[in-house]
Amino acid sequence: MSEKATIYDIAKELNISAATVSRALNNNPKISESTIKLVMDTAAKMNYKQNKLALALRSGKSNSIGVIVPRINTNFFASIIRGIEDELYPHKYNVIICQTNEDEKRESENINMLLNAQVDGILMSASNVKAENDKLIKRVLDKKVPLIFFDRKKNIDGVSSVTINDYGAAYAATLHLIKEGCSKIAYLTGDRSLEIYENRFNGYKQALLDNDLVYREDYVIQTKSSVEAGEIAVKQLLELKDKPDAIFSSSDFAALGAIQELKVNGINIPEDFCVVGFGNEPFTKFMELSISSVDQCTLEMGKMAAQVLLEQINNTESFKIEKKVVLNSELLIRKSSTRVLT
Amino acid sequence: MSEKATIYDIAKELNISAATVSRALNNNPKISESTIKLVMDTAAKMNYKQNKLALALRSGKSNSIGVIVPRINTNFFASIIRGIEDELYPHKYNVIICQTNEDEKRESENINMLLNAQVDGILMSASNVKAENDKLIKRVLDKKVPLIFFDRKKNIDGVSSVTINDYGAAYAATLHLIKEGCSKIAYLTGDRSLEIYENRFNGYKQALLDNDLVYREDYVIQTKSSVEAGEIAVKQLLELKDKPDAIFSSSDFAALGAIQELKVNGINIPEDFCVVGFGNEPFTKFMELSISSVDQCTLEMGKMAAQVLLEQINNTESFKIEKKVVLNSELLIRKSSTRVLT
DNA sequence: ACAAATTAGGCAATCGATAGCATGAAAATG
DNA sequence: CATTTTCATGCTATCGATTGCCTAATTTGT
Repeated sequence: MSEKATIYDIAKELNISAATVSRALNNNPKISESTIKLVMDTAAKMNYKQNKLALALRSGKSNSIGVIVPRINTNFFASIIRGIEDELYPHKYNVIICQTNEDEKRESENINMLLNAQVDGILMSASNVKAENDKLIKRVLDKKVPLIFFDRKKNIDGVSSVTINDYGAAYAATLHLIKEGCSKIAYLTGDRSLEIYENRFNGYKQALLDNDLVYREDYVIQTKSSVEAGEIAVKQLLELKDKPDAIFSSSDFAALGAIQELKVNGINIPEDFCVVGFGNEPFTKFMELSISSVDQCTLEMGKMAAQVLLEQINNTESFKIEKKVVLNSELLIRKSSTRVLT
Repeated sequence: MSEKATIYDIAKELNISAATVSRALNNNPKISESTIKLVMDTAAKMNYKQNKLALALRSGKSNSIGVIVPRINTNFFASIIRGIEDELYPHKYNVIICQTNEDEKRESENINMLLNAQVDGILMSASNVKAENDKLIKRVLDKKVPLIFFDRKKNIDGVSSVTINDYGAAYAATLHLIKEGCSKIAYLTGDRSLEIYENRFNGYKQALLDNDLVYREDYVIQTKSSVEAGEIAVKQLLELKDKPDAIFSSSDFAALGAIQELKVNGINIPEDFCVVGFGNEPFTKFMELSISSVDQCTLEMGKMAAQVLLEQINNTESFKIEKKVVLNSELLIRKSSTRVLT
């Protein structure tokens, strides 16, 4: 009784053909009202559920979308995925999640897995910029499987992407620090071979130059996105002869580590030293000394990426669309960079 | 060239039958070495990728697992999903994520969607305990689709689950507060119709009783899991004639709100008041006044849930296995509840 | 050298749903 | 009343991979 019922079971039950059952279930006008009702009722009674796999095989559309991210257990990616899911759910798409752990090999495995699963599209945040997987990505495009990058994009011809305006956000954050009276602003950066970090760096640098401040290479430190990395960076900065009076960090975690290390050294924040992070991680708001940060509008990014993907999937024109969406991120000014006016 | 190649394309290319191609690709011993090599090479050359959909339809195994959670953009669920993915990845299973937003209706839609997608199993954290979806869940079991609950389980006969020992953890947390010298311990609880919260409540109460402390109903406040809810709860508690000297909160967020409100009222933590949370959210560690909390071993829970599911999927015996796995959670003692010994 | 046994591979059905074409019967038309 | 339409279904192929059963060719045994 309880095993899965198929249209053949219904057909047998009613002594009609499976084709008729199929048409009836799809409200095909060629089928009489009475038969449709009969089939519908019987289907309900037998607890029939359409087998999407069969449908997918026949139609060539699996109705599922693959999402590739470095990891899902960070607020950043989890929120983006949330946005993606929210956007795709009404369109009846399933979301298949894959993690790469920043591993190029795993990334390619994931891509292949998704292709094998016949996904209708792929959303991905690249693990790194080495060109190793570019050939594979080209193959994806060859197979006409729509692919959209978000956040960590690669510049590949014909591939759409959704990012935030990293340059502008970094410029705004730096400018904010300058306006608060900081003139020796250090910058903690991620791997600049990734476009997003390069853009942020450029925004930071340009803001300095536009305000007649010196750009100093020894104020720029590459760190991982971790609390420890932030601590180490500060130690290094405090060893300089000419110590900075502010830090703009491209990672909230590094910003937090920096703040902790600054406190250890008896430096008062924000009076003597200002800090701005990037990412608007939940904890930046919760800290007693709340941390200024750039919001990356993750939900929005996820939704937008999904929208662009859907557009591409539904695009029947012969020409391909290439969209580079850049979202406006917002600088959230909190205690760590707000000097009390005297 | 670039469109997907099938075994028929390979067969045509080599003037052999598709069956032979299939067997060759699967290293079937009935096929000669030379043919196998020929087929393999041609497949590689033509960039052949097995169509998992066709395979799934034929075999009745989709090789994908559905995961249903209230939402994914919280550390708790994101980490569990991470654990699930880590465990399933080596077994070549895809993970399909669904969110319910705590909505019963959406939950049932998700279950149906997953059944239609022919998932090989479902992992879920129930949205609430109302019995509305129980009938649906029974249907899932009828269809022989393995289902495992994690964290927010429902007690349904024959259904396995993975949880932490909420009772023991709450008992330990309360005991810890008692040992720190607190005697008037308030408790912030979630909806007690959910088993996990009921268990925690019982652990809390029993720890009081075992240590000759009075259990007072006005010390137990039901809150949502949010910072604001914690603030409100503290306001309420401070209005009592006999004010508490500690709070055990079943939510880290509420614990944070509580701490903030206590500070507003000039109460020193941990000297005059101790606080312990639940969940080990990242921010509890990062705060300057770090918050003691119960770790819910989320990664472990996800992995274990996946393992139990795999066992069930691979169980060919006629009898069904019912496993109730209870993981040991750990109380992490931090500043918010550590009194300096004098 | 002939029967038996092995080898290597082909044929066709199957998984479940759909859709083009065909068909029998009823209804409409002249 | 004969004929053309229309209507409601049925038949069958298809999507791609797998597999039970069958067969032609080669090898082994005696």
